[in-house]
Amino acid sequence: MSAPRVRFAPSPTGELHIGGARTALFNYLFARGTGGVFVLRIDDTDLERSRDQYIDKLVASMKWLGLDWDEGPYSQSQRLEIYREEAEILISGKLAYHCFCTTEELESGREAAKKEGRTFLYPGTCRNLSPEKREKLLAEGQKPVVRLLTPDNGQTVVSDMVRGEVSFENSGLDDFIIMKSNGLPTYNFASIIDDLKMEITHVIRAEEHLSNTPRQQLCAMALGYKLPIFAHVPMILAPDRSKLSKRHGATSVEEFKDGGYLPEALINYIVLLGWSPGGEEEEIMSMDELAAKFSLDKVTKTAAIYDVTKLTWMNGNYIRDYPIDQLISEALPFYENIELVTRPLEDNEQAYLEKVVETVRERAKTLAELAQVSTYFYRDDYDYDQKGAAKHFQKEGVADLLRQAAGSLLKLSLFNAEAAEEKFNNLCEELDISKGRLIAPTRLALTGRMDGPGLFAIMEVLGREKTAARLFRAAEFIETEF
RNA sequence: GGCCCCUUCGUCUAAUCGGUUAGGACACCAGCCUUUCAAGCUGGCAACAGGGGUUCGAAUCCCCUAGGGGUCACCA
Repeated sequence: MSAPRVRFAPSPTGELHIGGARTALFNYLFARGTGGVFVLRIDDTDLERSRDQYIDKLVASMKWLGLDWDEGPYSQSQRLEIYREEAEILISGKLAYHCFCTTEELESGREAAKKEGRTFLYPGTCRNLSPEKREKLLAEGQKPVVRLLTPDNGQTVVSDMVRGEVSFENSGLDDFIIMKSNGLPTYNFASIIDDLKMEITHVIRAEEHLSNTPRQQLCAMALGYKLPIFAHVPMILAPDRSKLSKRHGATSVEEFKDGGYLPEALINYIVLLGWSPGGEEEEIMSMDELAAKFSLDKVTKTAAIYDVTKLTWMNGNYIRDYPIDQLISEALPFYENIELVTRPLEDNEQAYLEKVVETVRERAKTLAELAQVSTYFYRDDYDYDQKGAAKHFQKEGVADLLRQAAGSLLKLSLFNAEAAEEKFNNLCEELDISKGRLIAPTRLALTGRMDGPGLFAIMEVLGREKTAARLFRAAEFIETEF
């Protein structure tokens, strides 16, 4: 058997959202896992709605996610001749025909049907137009559409890897349009023609296309092609079970990127929507592991509701384990955003950022949060947490205690976390107070907060001078403003 | 409305061809660890949409009902 060929064929009418990304991912994994070829195709036959800017964004999002394709991107708008040729073959074989019915005529037919409570199906008005009549209308300059001649009875059975055999009554299918009057193919026609011409072996796409598949299959059969294997994967729904849209918050890949999510985390999260490695298998998986494990027979039939909570947990996981250099380069824009750093970074700034990131990474779930919790490493203008101050700055002799701590830290010849901690331990022993008594107000003085990384790790990053200065400043604050 | 698909904890899901105390993950709660917060570890809460069949035995097979989704355009 020759290598599988799959494709991802979005239309450039909006940003890549997680549903599309998941479909692309499944195709990608299937190709990588089977030694197949992954084709990217832009289904842009709708000139009205297609925008080049979306193609750029789509390509950028795919690359960011790590979904590299082997062929393409092909654009349907550059393949128009192919669809016209195929349509001609159908027409000359009497398997398709020109239809001159106007939009108005069809519309009134639809309304009449609606009144009677039935569905409108194109009645085949132009099926048996005489050649003379047809030539006459053409000579008058009328622009016809091309309709596929479909069987009136029997059924069309779609064989689907996810759903099994799905059968459709042909009586419910009318002679649908394959070429519009402007000479452009309709989606159903262009899509299947391309799948056929590009020798796509497996059409893996969202379930919303299942109902259209019999139409596409009919086109393929009329032209005598061998059908690809279909696999309609479940859709991804918003938390309220409706189709994903803007009002559901972030749904596009770009928005997740801007929100501080890592591509590996997004990939890992969406792959679990509609597929699972099964049983009690580990859920954190790299792209390579996914490619090795992925298979279409483990794809679920049920639509999944997307919920950002688990994605966020997973992102935190990746932030913790990411290679530091990569984490920094991904995080840098977020540090810039809240004006903690300015690019390009000097070597010492880079080194400092690395230390900062190492000490805070364990408690951030997004890159935005990572930058946020790094603030006090870059700025002195923070306020003291009110509750914390009330609790720890109010105790008797705190100001002196902080000064004393600062003084002894300044005496250290080697200033690092270990040495600072030892110093604090000694000081507490000398003064006969509990460690917490000293540590709590010190933390507040150094960061303004009551949570955060280990205190001595913070000191080491801040350095001796800054640590001492902040302790003195807090002592001053307690005596004067508090 | 016609047609098509789907229905297991709040969410994502597992349960080889019918036999499980219906498993895991996130979230939540509790405990442990700890200088705080996280992380980590341990434990807990929590589901087979409903109703009929078939069967010794059904989450699993069949039918009906309900609910959700998709699709029926000269959109993709």
